[in-house]
Amino acid sequence: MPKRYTVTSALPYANGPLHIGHIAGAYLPADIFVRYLRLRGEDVVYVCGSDEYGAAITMKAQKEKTTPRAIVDKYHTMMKSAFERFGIAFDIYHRTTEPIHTETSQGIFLKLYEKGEFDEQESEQYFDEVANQFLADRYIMGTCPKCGNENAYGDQCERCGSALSPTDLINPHSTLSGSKLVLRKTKHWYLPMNKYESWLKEWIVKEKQNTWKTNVYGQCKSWIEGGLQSRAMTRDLDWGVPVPLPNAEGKVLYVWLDAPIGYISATREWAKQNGKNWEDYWKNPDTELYHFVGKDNIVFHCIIFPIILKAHGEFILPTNVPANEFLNLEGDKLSTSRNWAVWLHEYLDEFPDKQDVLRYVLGSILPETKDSEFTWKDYQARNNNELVAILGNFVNRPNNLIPKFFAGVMPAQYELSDYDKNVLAELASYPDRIGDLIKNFKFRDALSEVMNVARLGNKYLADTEPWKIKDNPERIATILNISVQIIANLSILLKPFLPRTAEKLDKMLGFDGKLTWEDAKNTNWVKAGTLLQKIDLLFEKIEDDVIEKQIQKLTINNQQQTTNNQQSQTIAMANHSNEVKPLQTPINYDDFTKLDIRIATIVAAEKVAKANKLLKLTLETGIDTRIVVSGIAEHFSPEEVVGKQVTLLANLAPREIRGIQSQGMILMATDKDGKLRFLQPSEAVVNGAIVS
RNA sequence: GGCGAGGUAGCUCAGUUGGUUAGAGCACAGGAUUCAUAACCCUGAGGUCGGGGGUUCGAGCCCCCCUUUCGCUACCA
Repeated sequence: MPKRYTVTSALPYANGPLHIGHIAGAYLPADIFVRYLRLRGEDVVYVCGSDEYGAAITMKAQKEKTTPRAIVDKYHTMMKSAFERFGIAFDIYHRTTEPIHTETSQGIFLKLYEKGEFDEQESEQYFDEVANQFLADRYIMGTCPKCGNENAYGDQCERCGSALSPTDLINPHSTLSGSKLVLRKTKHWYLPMNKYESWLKEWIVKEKQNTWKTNVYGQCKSWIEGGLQSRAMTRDLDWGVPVPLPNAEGKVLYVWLDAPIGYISATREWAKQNGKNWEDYWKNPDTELYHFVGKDNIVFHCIIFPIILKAHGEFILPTNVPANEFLNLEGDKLSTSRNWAVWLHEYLDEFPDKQDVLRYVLGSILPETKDSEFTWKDYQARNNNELVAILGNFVNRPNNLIPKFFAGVMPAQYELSDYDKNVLAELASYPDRIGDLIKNFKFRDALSEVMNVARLGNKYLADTEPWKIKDNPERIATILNISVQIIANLSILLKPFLPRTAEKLDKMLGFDGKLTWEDAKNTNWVKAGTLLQKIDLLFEKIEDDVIEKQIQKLTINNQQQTTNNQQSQTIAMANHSNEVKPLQTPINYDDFTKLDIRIATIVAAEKVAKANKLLKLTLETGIDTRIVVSGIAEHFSPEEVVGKQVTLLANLAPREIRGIQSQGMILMATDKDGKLRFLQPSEAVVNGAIVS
C-alpha cells in the first residue's frame, strides 16, 4: 500500500480556452480518481496549472498585437475559472510563469548539467537577420512539403497535421520580419536519450506490460525499440525559463522540459501554502505518481520526463500514465482553429447548474481504449434516459413517498424479508466493485455500476410496491427505509463522478459530508427519526430545441471560422508574397534560359512501392521516354494521370528516389486548399514543346 | 511503406490465461404498473464478432494474408 499519491493532469497550454476534448482526456478521469482516493482517506495531492511559456504564445501575442504576459494572464484566468466552475478539484492550479517554477526547473536543469547528462552541440538553425535572432520552429513559416499548404509552421502543418522540422519547409521565411532565413550556428544542450534505452526496456517494456494500458504500452514499446534520438532541451527564445548558465543569453528551457517540471513546482507551492513537505510527494518511494494525459502526450510523460527524473536521480517515477485517446465531436475531430468544439466556459454559461450532466455524459464516453464520440443527441439521450429516468426518478420516488407516508421523517427498519436481505447484500457489494474499477482506470464501467445502484433501487420499489400495501405500516416503513439507505449509499458512490448531485443528496439526507467510501458498505446507517428534506428534481429533461440550437451553433461557428481562416490565409498569402518577393534574388534572362521546361505526356503511371505519396511516371518528352518520380500520389491515382500533358523541368539533374532514377520534375500549381493541379497547355501541343 | 491501437447487436461499448445457446446500456416492440419528470418494472426481437485462410476436439480471443479507422513515422527536387 502506498502511503501517498501524487496525481497530475496535463498542464493545459495557455493559448486558448478549454474544450470537452481536454476534459475527457486528462481532467475528468483524474478528478474522479482523486475524489475517490480522498474518500478513501488517502493522502493525495492533485496538481495542475497553466503551461505559459513557448513560442506559440509569443506568436499569438504578436498576432493579436499584445504581450505574451497578457495572453497567458487571459487564458490562465479563463481556464482556472472554468475548472473551478466545472468542479475539477485540484489542490492547486499553478502556472509556469511563477518564480518558484523558474527556480525549480533551473535547479533540475543545473543538476543534470552538473552531472554531465547533457551533450552540448552546435547546430545550424534558421536565423532572421532582420530581427537579429534565432527563430523557434513556430516562428518559421513555409510551404508544407506534405500537403502544399503555404502557411505551415516550422514544427507542424496545421492543415494536414504533419509534424515538421523547420528544414523540411520549402521556402522558409520569418513570421517576425517576413524575410528569408539563413542557417546559422547555435549551441544547445541535448539530452542523449539513447543512453537510457536499456533502462527503459527494463522499466517499461519488461515491468509495465501488465499494468499500463495497451495503447500506452504499445506506443512506448514502439518508440523504445525504434531507437531514441538525442533531443535538444533548450531553445533560442525570449519567452521561457532562462538557461541558468553563463553565456546562455537568449536561451530558454524547452517547453517540453519545463512543462512537466511544472507539476513539481506546483506541488512545492501547494506544500508551502499548506505546511507540507513537497519532497514527500516526489522523492519518497512510498508515494505513487500518476500522470493523466491525452495520447498526444504519451511520449513526454512516459519517455522523456521519466528520463529526466531518472537522470536527476532523486525523484520517483510514474507508477502509471493512464493516457486517453481522443474525443471526437459530431463525427469530426475537435479543432480549435476550425472552431469545431464545445468550449467548456460556454457550456457552463449556457447550461447553468448542469455541470454534472456534462460530467456524466463525458464520463460515460471517455476515450479509454479508443477514440470516442460526443454528439449533442447522445448528450440529450443520456440526460433524459439515464440521469432523469433512472437516477433522478429513483431518488424522487422516496423523496415523494416519505413525506406522503411518514411526514418526511425517516421510518424505521423492521423485520427484513429474504428479498430485502438480498437487496441490501447487493447494495453492500458495490463500493468494492466500483472502487476496483476506478483503481484500474475503468471510469466508464465504474460510472455505469453507480447507475446500477439506482437501477437496483427502482427495481426494489417496483417489486415491493409499498404504495399498494394496506394494513402493514411496518412493512411500508421497512421498504422506504431501505430505499433511503440505497439513496444514502448512492450519495457516497456518486461523489467522485457527480459531486454536485451527491451534495444534493447529502442535503436531502441531512449529512454533513464527512463520510468515507467505506461507509457505503453499511446499509443501515441513516437513523430512523431523521428529518428528511424534500429536494427538487435532480435533473430535468432537455428538449429538442436546446439540442438543435447547439448543433446549429456548431455549424455556424465552424462556417464563420472557416471563412475567417480563408480570409486570413488569403491575407497571409498576400503578405507573404509582398514580403518575400522583393527579397528573392533577382535573376537575369540567362538564368531563366538555363531551365529547360517542356511539355510532355504521361504514358504510364504506377504507385511506388513502400511509399504512399510517390507515383512513378513514364513520360513521352518528344526527346526521349523517361521516368520521373513525383510526390502526387495522394492527389491523383495512376489511372487518372495517364494521357495527361504536363509541364516538365527536363534538365534537372537526375536523382534517385526510393531506388528509382527520377529524371526531372513535374511542375504543379498548389491551390489554396492544398490540392495540386497540373500545368497544362490550353490545347494539346506536341511533346517536347518548349515553355519559355 | 514501417510501427502502435482499433474494426463485436441500429447507436455507444464489455468480452478475463481459446471451452457449453457471444454480453451490457441506450434506442425499438410487446406486457405490467401508477409512488415517480408518459418515468420505473418484466419480456422480446438483433450479431456468419471487418473479410479470407490456418492451428485446435473446440477461436471474437492464437498464427498468416487482405481490407478499413485513428495516431506516430518515412518517401515529395
